[in-house]
Amino acid sequence: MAEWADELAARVTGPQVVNDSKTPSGTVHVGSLRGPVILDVICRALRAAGHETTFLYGVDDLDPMDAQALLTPDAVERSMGMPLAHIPDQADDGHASYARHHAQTFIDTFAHLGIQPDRYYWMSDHYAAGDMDPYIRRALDRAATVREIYRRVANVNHPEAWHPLGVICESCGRIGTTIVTGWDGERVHYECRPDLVTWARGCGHAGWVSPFGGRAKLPWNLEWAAQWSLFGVTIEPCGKDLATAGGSRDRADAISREVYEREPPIRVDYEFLNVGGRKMSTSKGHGTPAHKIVEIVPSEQLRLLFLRPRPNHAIEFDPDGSDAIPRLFDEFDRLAAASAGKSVRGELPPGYRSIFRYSLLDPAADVEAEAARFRPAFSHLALLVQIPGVDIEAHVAAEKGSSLDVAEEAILAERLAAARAWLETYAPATARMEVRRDAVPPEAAALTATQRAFLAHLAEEVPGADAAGEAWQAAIFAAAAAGGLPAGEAFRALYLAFLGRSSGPRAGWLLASLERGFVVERLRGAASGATIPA
RNA sequence: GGGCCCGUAGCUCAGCGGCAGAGCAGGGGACUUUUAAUCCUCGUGUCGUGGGUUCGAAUCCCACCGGGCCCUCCA
Repeated sequence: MAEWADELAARVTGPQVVNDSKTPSGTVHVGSLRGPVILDVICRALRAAGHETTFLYGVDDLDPMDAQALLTPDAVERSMGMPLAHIPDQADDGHASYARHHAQTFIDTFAHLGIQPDRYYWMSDHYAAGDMDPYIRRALDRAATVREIYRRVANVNHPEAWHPLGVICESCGRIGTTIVTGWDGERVHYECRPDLVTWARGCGHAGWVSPFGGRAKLPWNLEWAAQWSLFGVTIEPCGKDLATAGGSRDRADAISREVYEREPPIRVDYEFLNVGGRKMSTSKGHGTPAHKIVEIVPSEQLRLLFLRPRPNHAIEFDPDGSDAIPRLFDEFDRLAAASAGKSVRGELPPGYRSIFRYSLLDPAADVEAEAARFRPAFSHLALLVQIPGVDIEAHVAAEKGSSLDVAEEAILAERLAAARAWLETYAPATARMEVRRDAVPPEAAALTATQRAFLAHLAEEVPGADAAGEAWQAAIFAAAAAGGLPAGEAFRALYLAFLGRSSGPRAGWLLASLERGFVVERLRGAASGATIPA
């Protein structure tokens, strides 16, 4: 399977306009970032293939507010059903409207992931400027065709009087509660009905009004098709919620062909991200809170997670108590190494170079230089970060063989933060280590007589008060040799005595980080088989 | 009721008409000082089930079973 985005880029000819849009309702969860990443990767692939490409992202800010939970209690009665662009910002942080505030949150999130559309457009602006007027007029003129399309494609029966338009009520300002029942070529007749929808209550006003210049808005399916014509969109991905048979995208395709007489853009349907085999959900106890993943998985690894599988494959991602996150880092590092021309074990995925390149935050990055950077293994950092008193940067530099450059220091800092966050949240118990300070761990009962003798011997031969890790390490090997104990057995004994497990971090440095008195007591306690507090 | 995705090694997945593969985990080994590092080594698994097409099927077609999701108001 060749890389899906490069395949798409090889299939098209001429300049391309890639588009998507989103309602700024206030919810941005990790799963909803797959679409934007796919869009961005398509644009990068098109440009890499030499196509002139425009990346547009729309804010559907004239859509009605329909999520009660996202409003402050006093705003519910007043604002439900109003265009998002007309609702005051709930947070007092200087945005002109609810829509602007929440659009900012996803624009910021996109930027964080290296997604940079050439232009964001606001539908409220285009309606106000009259750009949508020709499309509104045509939709009204062909209302019968639209109703027929709804019947045929979506099995939705609108009454004969229904027209495809939502008027912003002149009396109460709501758009979600109005229905247009007449069109005379210049004005529409509309009613703001109290019971049109369950989630908002119309005021009962009715009248004739011009639908142009921002006073009305097309329903979503028509608006979508109108956007394609207005902007000349050639490629537009869509999530499975819209891509389902008879769903929003099928209706928009039919409307584009039969009402606006334009072939719809190329579809790229994509599946969602499932966490633990379940739909992304922040409210259910099962699964994983979405926003936490963003805090733990840095941008480039998150991009990799989304762009690696073909879009029509659902992504299963279960970071809780698993090694899913360390593996994501490992895979990224492996792709980097391979892209740098280093030999890696095993097979590489087809198009691995593209996968790495498109995972990078900066589209203009020097891929060779990025690939060649030294990246400490995530799981190794997750270990080091748990040992007190370790100079991690020095350790990592030693691993690299030379000091870190500025970019590598930044990578290290990012990974350390990620490792700490991971250990606090998703890491399985086996990844966490803790010195058992209270008492000799019960697991130490498994120590052999030879191992106990080794511990007792070491207690007598501890290095000086200010001994560093190396001195301790030397003492360990000396004590092991003195008792005829293989080094591996000696280390196992220490880990059991201090950590209650058979493996651990470099023992010399671990012991050096603890108080000398405690170490001696513990060595003696474990050697004697005592399990009372040391 | 309609639609989509998945079912291949313990886990995550690649392969999508030509001898079943990788990573991770796991087993074994090496290493008198990086001991959760590094290096070497180990893979027969009803490719979900049953049919069909084919010289040849994990791969294409049909049916079925299992897991998950989406839509059937609006966006």
